[in-house]
Amino acid sequence: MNKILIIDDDEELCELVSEYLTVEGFEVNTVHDGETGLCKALKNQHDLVVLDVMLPKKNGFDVLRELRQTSKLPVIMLTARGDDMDKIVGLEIGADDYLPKPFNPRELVARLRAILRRATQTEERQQLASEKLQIEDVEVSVSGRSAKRNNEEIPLTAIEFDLLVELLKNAGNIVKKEDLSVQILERKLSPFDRSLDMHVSNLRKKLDNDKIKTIRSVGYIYTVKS
Amino acid sequence: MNKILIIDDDEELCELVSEYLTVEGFEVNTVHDGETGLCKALKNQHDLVVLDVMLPKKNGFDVLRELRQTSKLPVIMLTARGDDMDKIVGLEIGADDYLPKPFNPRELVARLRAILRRATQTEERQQLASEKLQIEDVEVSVSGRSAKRNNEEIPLTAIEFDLLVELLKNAGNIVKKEDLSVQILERKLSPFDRSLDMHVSNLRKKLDNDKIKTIRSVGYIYTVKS
DNA sequence: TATGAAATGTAAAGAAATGTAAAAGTTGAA
DNA sequence: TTCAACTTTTACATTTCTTTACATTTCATA
Repeated sequence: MNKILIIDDDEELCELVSEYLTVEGFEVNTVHDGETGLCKALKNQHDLVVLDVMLPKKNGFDVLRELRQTSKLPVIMLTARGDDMDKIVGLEIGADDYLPKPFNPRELVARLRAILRRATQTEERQQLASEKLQIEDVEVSVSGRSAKRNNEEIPLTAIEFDLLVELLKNAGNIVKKEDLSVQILERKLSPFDRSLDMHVSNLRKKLDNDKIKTIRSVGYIYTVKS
Repeated sequence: MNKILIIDDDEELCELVSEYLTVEGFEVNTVHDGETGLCKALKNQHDLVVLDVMLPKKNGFDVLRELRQTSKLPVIMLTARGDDMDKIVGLEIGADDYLPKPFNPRELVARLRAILRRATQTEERQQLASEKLQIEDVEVSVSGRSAKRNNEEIPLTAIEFDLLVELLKNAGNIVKKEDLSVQILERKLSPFDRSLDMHVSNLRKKLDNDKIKTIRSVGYIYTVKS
């Protein structure tokens, strides 16, 4: 079942479309401003985003631009007719399709299916979280949400687990604090938010190997023997 | 070309999947009971095994357990939906992924590719010579973010480490201060910014060999015996 | 060769980021 | 509700980075 994220401040329209898409066999989430929309999209739990251009807090273009910095998630943009639509779909912005408002929900479904089909065909689904991660003596089952070191279970909290997975996925590479904050805590990193630091601290204590190193003012890295 | 071994007693399904995978560019063998499956797998002539749980002669769990005693060959398990799948992938059993039946062959391909990609990546990681820099008695692991001299760990700060890597990568060649500033401190070098000088100074002290020479008004060079 | 401006070396002070114990706030289950 | 587990915030110690200040070196030029 495909999961669609709708970002549009018109709640009535969201409701309507949401209902239609649900009947058509999609799973739908809606949010009503750009900022939370971006956060949700970055969580990578949806297959496609329907994104309105006019939005409170952060407009559709900004959302798309920031999303595209790290993600290839398919996006359909909703625009008022007459906007210079050429540029919207243009490569420089990176939307996969657009739909002028007002639109027929049937057309939305058609375009949606087309894009999803294309996406699976081109196998952009390769981001599929593969189930098991193993780096040296640490082993993680993603769906089992369990982690072991030297075959011994390490009890982790939900956040610690997500954090470990994110670090292991990028083992040997630096992961930015900003990205971790968005992906794991689901909020933008603000200057005096020390929560992430605490989780790293606690995770380090539990892992009790010396693998997570700090890159000051950038982020963390799960180091691997070379 | 990747070789896949399918162990499943449903011959019709095997045929179907086999055909699909062949089209997708895999080479496929199928067997229909656990015992011969295990034998084939142990011969180490495949890159990945697709293993059904329900099997005649020897069930999937047993096959996997015995296989794991000597082999790390990647395995995807096929299970009836609703089985406690957590445990199936569970670390104690050692499958790399699972797929509930009935499944979409496209998803099988996606997961298969994901696992194979991971497998090659870890292989590559172990072969990547560029991950390790060695100049005479100084040895650096980039992914491990650690540096040794005469096999003894040198504790470096993040910036000192980056600096050393940059110098070693260009050992025997001059590295400009401007470039170092941009690459390591992520800012343009301004006339009275002495930060870089300090880091060089500190790094020299820690390395305690006389390798980093100054090229006045240009930059630095990590010297090597000729 | 002597001179002085410019560049470098580095100790030490100051600023910023991080580590972490402990307090405070949240959440979910019984 | 109450409790326990978890998350976030607070507060302070520590580490790392930058700036300052001054000594030293380099090198073009007189």
